[in-house]
Amino acid sequence: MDMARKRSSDTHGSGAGTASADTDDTATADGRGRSRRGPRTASMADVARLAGVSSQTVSRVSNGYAGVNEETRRAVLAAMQELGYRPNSAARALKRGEFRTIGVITFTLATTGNVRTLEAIATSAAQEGYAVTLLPVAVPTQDEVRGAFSRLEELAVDAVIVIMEVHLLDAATITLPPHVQVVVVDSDAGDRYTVVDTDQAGGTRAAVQHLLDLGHDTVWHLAGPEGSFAAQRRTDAWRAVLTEAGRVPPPLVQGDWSTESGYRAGQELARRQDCTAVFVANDQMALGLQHALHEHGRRVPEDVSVVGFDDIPEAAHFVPPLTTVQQDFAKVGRLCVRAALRKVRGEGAERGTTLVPTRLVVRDSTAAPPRRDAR
Amino acid sequence: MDMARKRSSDTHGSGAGTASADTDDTATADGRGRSRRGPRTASMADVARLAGVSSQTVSRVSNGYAGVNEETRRAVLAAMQELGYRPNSAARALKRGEFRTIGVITFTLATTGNVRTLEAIATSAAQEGYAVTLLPVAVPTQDEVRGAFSRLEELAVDAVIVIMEVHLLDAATITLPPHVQVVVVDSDAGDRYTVVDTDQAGGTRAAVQHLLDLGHDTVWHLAGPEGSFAAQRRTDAWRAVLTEAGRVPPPLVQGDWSTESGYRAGQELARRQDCTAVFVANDQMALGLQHALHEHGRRVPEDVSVVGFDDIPEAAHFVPPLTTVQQDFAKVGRLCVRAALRKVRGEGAERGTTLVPTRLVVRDSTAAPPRRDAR
DNA sequence: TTATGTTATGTTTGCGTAAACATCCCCGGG
DNA sequence: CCCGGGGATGTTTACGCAAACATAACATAA
Repeated sequence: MDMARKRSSDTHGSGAGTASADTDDTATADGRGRSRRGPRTASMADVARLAGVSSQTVSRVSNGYAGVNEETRRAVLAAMQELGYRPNSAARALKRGEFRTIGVITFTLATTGNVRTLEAIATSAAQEGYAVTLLPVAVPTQDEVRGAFSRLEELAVDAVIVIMEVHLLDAATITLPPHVQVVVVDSDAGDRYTVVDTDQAGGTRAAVQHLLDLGHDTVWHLAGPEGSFAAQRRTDAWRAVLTEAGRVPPPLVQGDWSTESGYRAGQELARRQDCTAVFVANDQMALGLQHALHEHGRRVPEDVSVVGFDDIPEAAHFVPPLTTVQQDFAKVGRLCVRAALRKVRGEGAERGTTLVPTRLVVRDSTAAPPRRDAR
Repeated sequence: MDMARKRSSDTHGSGAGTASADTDDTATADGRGRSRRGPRTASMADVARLAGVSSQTVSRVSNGYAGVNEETRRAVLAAMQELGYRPNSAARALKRGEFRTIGVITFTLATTGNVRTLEAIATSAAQEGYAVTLLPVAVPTQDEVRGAFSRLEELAVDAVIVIMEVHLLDAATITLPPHVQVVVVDSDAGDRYTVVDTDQAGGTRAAVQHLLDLGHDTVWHLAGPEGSFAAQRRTDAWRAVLTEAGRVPPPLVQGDWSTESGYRAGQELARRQDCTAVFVANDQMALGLQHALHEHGRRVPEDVSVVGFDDIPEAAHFVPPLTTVQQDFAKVGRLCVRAALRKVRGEGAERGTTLVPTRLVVRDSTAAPPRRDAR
């Protein structure tokens, strides 16, 4: 059977089984089209037959339409129950032209932000009666992204939410079926797509200002990877705040979101006595940074203050507990779904960017700078 | 308005319909069966017309069947290209009776294990040409799980992978379409389903033995939540190792996987001077534990040794870097997918449990116990 | 009474695809 | 020169559902 399907070229086998099947209508039970094994699942026609009504009435009951006599309705329901009837989603989708599914393209599930957003998306979507299909992109290259979109096109989705750096999303080269709507998290493509994002700038400002207020001369920055919009925006805001305050931004230190990269960066920063405050672009890197500082005998916050970004649940238990910028991933996810569905429903397909506010959570990793002789 | 959209049955005039479709978006919105707005996507019939062949030939090309003249094939391909043809997955699924999709039911994405496993599943599935649909279950109650399964039944999936405690999966009350296959991660339902799991016992033994070898009299255990099979198994193995070694297992301390619960547990354990070694059921709790110990002036590993479970990327940068049991989530995911697809293909639907080996990673959170006068 | 709704139900049709079956054409052997 | 056998392609059909379009039974207003 299976072989027949796969190699297919010539014989397609199956012939025999099929031929006999539909020759007469009672024997139709078979299910040649249906799943490859086991008895076919009941169809509307089966239910209709058992309930003594037309399949259209079954459809009406199945979809909760009004205008069905209560008695009939109960009979149909009973028949459904008895046969274990489940509407066939493929047929439904084919008929209605919509899949009630949202595709999510994401590069990695290694960062908390992506995962939390994904979870929120899945939950929100479920509430709206939509399923979520995951499309992992192995490597964030243009080709890979294009590949994912391409697969997506054959996939049964009504809308797509992209959680990843979207430099890679070169609109020109991607042809989506016109009915597929796109929502993007973290991008500046607000002119072409609907973008939902955390208020990166606001969070960064709060973080950096907090450090300045504590008396630090300036604030170092451990940034996220180069390609990331979120990272970019945090970096820009960091620089802007310092400049506005008349401070000189120290050289940028770059990481890649990973704890390990934070550790490596920390090994360098630990050597710089003039570094008393670091704004780190995410909590995971902050953990690595704290580790390195600790190893080099630089105490946090006495010698160096550290602020993170994300407020992952672990942050409260870092040593010391991390001051960080809290992101409302749940809300980001919810808004994504809402925007996506609005588009699907043809309501307000407005473009532009929606920002979700952040909140600075002050814990124990920040303090006034150590007193020094030289200014 | 909706009606306007839906009528069309007559006008649909294949050729005309398509051509006119994009002339304007409201009136012709056409897309009778198709999505609610925008020009309909090209169908096989459209391609066939353009290429001057029958739609069956297009189908053959589309599915890579042999027996199509090379020249014809190229013409069809060109037509597809020109029209931006994409096979309609709903129609395909309806016809073939399979969706090429795997559903994943999961309770939370808050634990690293689930996320990493999910990611591996998605990646493996993608390689096999399968998509992954996510089914979050808000609350892990029997009802919720049943609800998820119920939704799943109407959902387009060929197989299901369950990543969660499966006490809740009472087979008796769940009726799945006969063709949907189930694979479970972390359960003891090996007799009813295929189960893929990490070798919890092996990892635990390595961890506990490591602590005993260092000279600790006994080892405390901070366990995962009560309902979890994984937690249960780690606890059982921990107790078994101690008993076999002739040690007395200290009272069990229970957490819920969260860092916070580890912290709370740590506050209690820190007070017990006789506690010199703790085997923690996951890394996140270990972080909280370390935090609490640190707060109470109990040094790790000088005063207390700690071993975690999972080896999350952050563990290498805890203070101190955590000795932990490494799980191969990627492999778990791969095996799940393989098992699920084997079932789908009707190959070996064998039940039973597959265990994925673990590895103890020794870092700096474990050492010999402090010397004491007594005993 | 008859026109006119209203409500409940049935019949037809087509979504896009692919299996099954039917041609058609060309080629070589008898 | 005709026949048989493939290879290449076309035609029909059904997958399960639901929109559109009947129809039928009854109630109510004119």
